[in-house]
Amino acid sequence: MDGVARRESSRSTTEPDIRRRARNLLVREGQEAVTLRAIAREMGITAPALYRYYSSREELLFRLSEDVCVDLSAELTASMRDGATQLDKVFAVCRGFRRWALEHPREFALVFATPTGAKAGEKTAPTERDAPGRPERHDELGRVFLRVAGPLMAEGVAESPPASLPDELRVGLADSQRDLAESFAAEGIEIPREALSAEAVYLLLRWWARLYGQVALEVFGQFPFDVSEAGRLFESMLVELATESGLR
Amino acid sequence: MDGVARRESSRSTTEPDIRRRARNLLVREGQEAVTLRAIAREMGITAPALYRYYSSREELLFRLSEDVCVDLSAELTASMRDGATQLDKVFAVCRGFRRWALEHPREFALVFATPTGAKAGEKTAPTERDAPGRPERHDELGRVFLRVAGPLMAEGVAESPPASLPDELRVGLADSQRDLAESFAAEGIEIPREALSAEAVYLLLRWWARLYGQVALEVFGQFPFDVSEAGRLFESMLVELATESGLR
DNA sequence: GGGCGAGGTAAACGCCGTTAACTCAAGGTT
DNA sequence: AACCTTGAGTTAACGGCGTTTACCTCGCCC
Repeated sequence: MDGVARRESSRSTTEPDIRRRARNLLVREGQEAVTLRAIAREMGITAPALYRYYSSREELLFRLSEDVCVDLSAELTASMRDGATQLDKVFAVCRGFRRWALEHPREFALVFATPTGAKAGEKTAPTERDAPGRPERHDELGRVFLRVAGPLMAEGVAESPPASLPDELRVGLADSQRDLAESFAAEGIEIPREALSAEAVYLLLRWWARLYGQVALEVFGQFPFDVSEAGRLFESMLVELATESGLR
Repeated sequence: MDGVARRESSRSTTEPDIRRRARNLLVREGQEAVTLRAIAREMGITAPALYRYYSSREELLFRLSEDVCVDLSAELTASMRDGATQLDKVFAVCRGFRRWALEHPREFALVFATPTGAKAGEKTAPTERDAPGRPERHDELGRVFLRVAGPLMAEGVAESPPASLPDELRVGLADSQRDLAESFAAEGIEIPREALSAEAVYLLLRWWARLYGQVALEVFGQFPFDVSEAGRLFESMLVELATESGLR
């Protein structure tokens, strides 16, 4: 109704506002409650106005998930500082990830359990520069894990046990080794060449698989019987993973 | 428009029909495409008619997820027969679970990654008899896992390694031990008392956590870099899990 | 033959995403 | 000063959605 008042608060201020409101809806009521009309309503605006900022609801959700990743990255980066040794840092990041996921289940579901539909990805992700072979979505977050994994790998190379790595897997992991090397390079993290062995990549994958798996299990409440000990189970998994990795 | 033709095909035939159509929509286009109006349209019926069968869309989705679990259970039960040794059976079930999940990602997402909302659970799950402390949703599926885990636990008890089980976890797992014992009893599976040690429960939880985790990771495409070796990684995880469990 | 219940209908309400045509003030150009 | 462009917003509308309400209409049973 009032063009003037809105005018001075131009794109630079209303766009973050949209995101903020959308985020609130996501947190409080879940993904499907993030509605163009609901956002507009909260802002005292009509829904079609939002199309000045996003080409569709889907794109808004995608941007939102990017925001979520940025926040999560910041949080994890912060927790990373908590550790003294490199292993402590890794633990801190893992715990931070779990805590965040449990505190933000809807955001977790949006980012980590939305079946990134085959065709859906193309039109919704106009990231400025998308180098192929990299984590397409949310590389911000990928960097955090690189920053914590890198030093660990560099350090762990000395005493890393051979780890039972099936031969056929070693072969197949070559591509991943290259990808990972590029990612580290792009991030300015220097890793000795030997540290990027197939074993190391395999180890990294296991860490991520178990971390993600256990957290998803917990967030989605898929424990077989009620497990009040989820926290301790998580801790136990961490030390297990560390000892399996030949760390400490 | 024609009440007569529909009449003779009464509840007993149209209800499965509804489920069938709904299932097709779920498989082909995902959860959010399972729409009362779409189902009705396909059946040559109007949407409100469906309220004679389900009190809401949400309940239909819940029933649907039950159906999915029944089918999955049947498939896993079938794959269970593939193994000679007990361990082989477990492997077969795990592989079956993974294969099924990859072939039915939408169903997997519905059943295993729908954030069973705190309040949502109450009204949508009027299961006939819901013993507390049991897997509230989809116990059919739980039984399959019991049937495959039971013998393994009974057999594994002899040489099971102590497994590094933190003391505080042992205490906390007592409830789970009781739950599990009841479940086995209810299922008519006899397990020697010593086989249900805290270590065994812990082992069981680890199996499920890693199985679920790795499968979810794969289904949701959350591998850090593209992993063409997912299948081999899975196999590797299985043998790792088995050796950690002191099996074979 | 009259009630009745099960399974269906049409109409409506209020949401939703999205499009199209519009207003209207700000700012720059001539 | 007059003019045009542009960007942020509007209103109106379309079709789809879940859901409720009132109604109909068979087949069945007493």
